[in-house]
Amino acid sequence: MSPQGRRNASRGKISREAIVAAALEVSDSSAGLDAVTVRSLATKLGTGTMTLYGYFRSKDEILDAMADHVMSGIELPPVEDETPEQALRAVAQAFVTLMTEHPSVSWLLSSRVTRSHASLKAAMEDVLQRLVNTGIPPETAVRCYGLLIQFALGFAAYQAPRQWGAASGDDGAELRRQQEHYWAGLPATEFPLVVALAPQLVMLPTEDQFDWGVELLVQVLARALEADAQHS
Amino acid sequence: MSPQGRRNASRGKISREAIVAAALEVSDSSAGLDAVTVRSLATKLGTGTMTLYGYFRSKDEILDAMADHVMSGIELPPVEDETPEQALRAVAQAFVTLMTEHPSVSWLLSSRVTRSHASLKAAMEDVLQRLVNTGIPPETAVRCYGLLIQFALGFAAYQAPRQWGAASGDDGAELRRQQEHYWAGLPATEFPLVVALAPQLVMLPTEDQFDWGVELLVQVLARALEADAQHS
DNA sequence: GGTGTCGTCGTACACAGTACGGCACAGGCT
DNA sequence: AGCCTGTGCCGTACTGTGTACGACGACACC
Repeated sequence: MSPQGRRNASRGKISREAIVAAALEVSDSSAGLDAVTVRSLATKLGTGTMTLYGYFRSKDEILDAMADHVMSGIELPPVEDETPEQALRAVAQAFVTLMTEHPSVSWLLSSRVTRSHASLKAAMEDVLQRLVNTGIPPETAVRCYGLLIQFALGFAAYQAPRQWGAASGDDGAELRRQQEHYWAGLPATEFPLVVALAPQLVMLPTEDQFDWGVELLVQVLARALEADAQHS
Repeated sequence: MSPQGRRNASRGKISREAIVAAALEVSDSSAGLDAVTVRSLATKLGTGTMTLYGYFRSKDEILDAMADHVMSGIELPPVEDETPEQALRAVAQAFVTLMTEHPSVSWLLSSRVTRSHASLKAAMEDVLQRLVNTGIPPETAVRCYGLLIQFALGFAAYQAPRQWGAASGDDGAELRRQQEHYWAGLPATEFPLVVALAPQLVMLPTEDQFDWGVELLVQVLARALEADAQHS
């Protein structure tokens, strides 16, 4: 029988959930995803290494479970009578919140196709439903869904690495300062724009920029929807 | 002295460029980035493992060099008298071309801040120049630059994993078919939208979808630019 | 010929994921 | 009671990774 079928915790305090929680705790710390090691998880849980393989078939399955857990945690506050714009904004915000809360996990989200029913329902079905409920035609809703996920993914991918390596609490400010200094110090004859725009460039992976992009997307999607509505 | 300072190729046929080329060749094959191993590169080049450390301080430096090489290869066909829309389109296309040509390397591009002058010039300075040349205000050009890079990054991140694991030449079509089948087979009561929209969902990470997104972005950026122009 | 210096690489070590098999202990049987 | 079998636990060990150390050989110069 598959490992999942075992009665969980006959007497032990460890479980699938505990393992995933430990893994998320490690990866969300400054150490990052690389620190998620079968051995490190085992010691963190106070068990032997191979014990974990009683709950997961491989480390990859643990990573899958992490992605699933994070995905399932997506939160869309329920409302009624939303306009398409409001729904799009809410969905975009939900995605990016997800990814900034677990920065290192965003790699996983993109590289793993969602498999569990829980995360599938939360991250696809419910989100699509939310969009369709506002009157967006289903086919268009799918496109919007893809666009927003892609946008959030890109944001996470662009932002996350610039946070790593900074002491926690830094919020990446120190790293940004160093980066700005580096850019500003380039030869101005060869890099006139980079030198001049260094302050703006380092601000790219911030939430302000993200909001700016979301607003743009929402506007343009809304406009596309109106255009579609004319045709039908 | 640093390894880079050595006269390259006193008599050996191997060089920094050869190593990077081999690494790209491996990672672009179906094996993916995981197959880029110090040992695999060494055997591919017909040398000993440690020879590579005469050219790079660490494997990480090799990955940096790969990212730099790919970034430097960005191609923006020179034109004059472009409209902002045309420039934005060209830049977006250039970015995504880059990432689809080296799908697995797109991970690297996001996680590594550009360091070499060559890639900095090609991927930042020149791109920004291109945008500014069309009359876009520099600060806005930076925002557009970030948005486009982020968008391309998200596209690559969303598309790439769905190509891995497929035999080369498949172009991911077989994988897509399987995914569609899986989605379509879900319980329709719980996943009505996913089941109904399975065909559209699997088409999300395609270039058509990307073009759709680019057009949307370009239009809205252009409109935002016009609005800005009114104010000044 | 001696004596660097420099590119090459064989060996070895720490750490990764994980296969194998033994351990302890539960519960149901006789 | 005594046993037996299933089931979680995990010590050990194997393969594969990145890389430090130091030996080896080829050339340049005195």
